[in-house]
Amino acid sequence: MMTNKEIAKVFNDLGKIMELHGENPFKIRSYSNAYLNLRKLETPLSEMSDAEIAALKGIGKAIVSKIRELESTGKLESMEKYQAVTPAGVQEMLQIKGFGPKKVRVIWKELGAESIGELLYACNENRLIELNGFGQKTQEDLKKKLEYFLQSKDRFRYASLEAIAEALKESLQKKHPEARVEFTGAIRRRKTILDNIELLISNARNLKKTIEGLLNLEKETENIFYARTEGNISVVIYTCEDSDFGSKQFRYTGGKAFIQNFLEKVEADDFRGLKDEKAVFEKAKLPYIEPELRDWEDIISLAGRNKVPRLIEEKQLKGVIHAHTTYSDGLHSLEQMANYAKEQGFEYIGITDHSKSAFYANGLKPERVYQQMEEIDKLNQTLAPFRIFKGIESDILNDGSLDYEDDVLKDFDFIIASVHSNLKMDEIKATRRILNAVENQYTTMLGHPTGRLLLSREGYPIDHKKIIDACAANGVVIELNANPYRLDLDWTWIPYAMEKGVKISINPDAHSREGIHDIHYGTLAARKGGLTAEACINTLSVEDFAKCLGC
DNA sequence: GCCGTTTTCGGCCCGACTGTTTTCAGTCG
Repeated sequence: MMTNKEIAKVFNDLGKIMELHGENPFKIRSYSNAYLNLRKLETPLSEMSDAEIAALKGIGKAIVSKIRELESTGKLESMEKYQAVTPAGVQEMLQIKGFGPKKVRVIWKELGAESIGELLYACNENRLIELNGFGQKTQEDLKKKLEYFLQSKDRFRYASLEAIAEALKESLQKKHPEARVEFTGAIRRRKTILDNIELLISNARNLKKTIEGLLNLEKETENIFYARTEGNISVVIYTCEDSDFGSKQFRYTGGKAFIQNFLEKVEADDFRGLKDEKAVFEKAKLPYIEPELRDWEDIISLAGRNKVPRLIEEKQLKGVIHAHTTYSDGLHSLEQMANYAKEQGFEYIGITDHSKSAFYANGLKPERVYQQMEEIDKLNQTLAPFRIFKGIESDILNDGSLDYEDDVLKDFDFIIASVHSNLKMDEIKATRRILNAVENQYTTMLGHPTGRLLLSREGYPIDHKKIIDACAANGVVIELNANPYRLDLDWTWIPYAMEKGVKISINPDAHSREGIHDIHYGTLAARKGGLTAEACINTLSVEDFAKCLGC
């Protein structure tokens, strides 16, 4: 049985979704009025006669019949009609406080965002401030609300949990200085998408009390606590004896298939009661396998043949490649971006604003390309030995061609070719389009190969093997876009790229100074794919990178 | 869609607040 408030809310929602579709404002007002009047009505509607309800202010025949429809079926035909022609993500947007139908309509129709994730990404790229009636504050506000919205769902990008997880671990350690606390599970394996945070803790007295202070404890068994954070993130805390910590850490880190494969090679009893995880591998006579690599199907056999790759480390990266400035849709100026990269200890930055067809991002017409190049030349004199490389993130047009005439393309130090439009091609067309771009003599790198946004938007389907083969044949580098939404090229394709000798570039795709730090997430994904420093192009020094580009 | 009446269709329209504006639009309760 629906309460008055529940019924009232349906009318409010109906009004909102109709306004979204630009229906008659007076009709919509009737529904809003019905909402306001029904929600404060004390007598249950189900106990009132039609005539009594119709006598209420702002309620007429039509609404009475809708109330009866709701009472008997639980839904409204007219509501469902509108829902059918509104993307689910857009309907979710209507639920966000502070954002009504008018703004959502602009977001949907003018920005083209059809999901919460897509919209959040647009906020991060400063695309909302361009819209009529929107500004910096609205964008910031919306961003916070969207993040909260996504957080209340059950899956998370690694980056959105990392800080929370670290803080939790730190709090546990602080409360229990004598204890040993480490991550286990998918977060330790650095999976790009996580369902929860898992930790193992030993030698902690009164742990339950601590957990109840930090989290909402939901369930406990003999040695496992199940809890949730304030933001409703699931946390699993395992406990064990100190003497058994290594064995348990190994076991709880998983993944499932890895442990199973491991057990086929080694007797289970052999890795019980070990204090240090490294000892588990020693007992199995295998080299240590980094947690990141434990999602590889064949990692144990590789380890047996001593072929575990030596993983790249963040501090080995010497250059920032793929950064935007205020010339297109970045938040900070060319000079600010370069200075910041220099301050952070990098030797160079490759500036790549959007090309001319990216009108939504204020893409650069040839005049502005040359204006920027001049500014770069000047800055390079004062910043040396730090160097700014002149790049562009060229849109890949529908037919696979790049976004300028050859006589402009030839003047860049390097070119990242990326797809930003017409994302709904089938695999054959999308692959053909990208192959064309890869075969272009001016293409240095292929940017975010699939265009995916994790938990928000599927990438366009492509034949990865064909594209990687073409990159190998044409000496084209593949970007691992480090934005935690993208992490594209997906890590699972790194081994194949390395096998073919294709270099990978870990690129922040920074739209602000702080965006450069996304390199951290790109590096984690690269490690998960087994990337070595040698196979990564931005481990090169400024001289070697320049040599590589021939400039 | 509701209302009211010169009974059949034209008018309906809160006020405070915020943020983006430069005189207003959108949202909420």
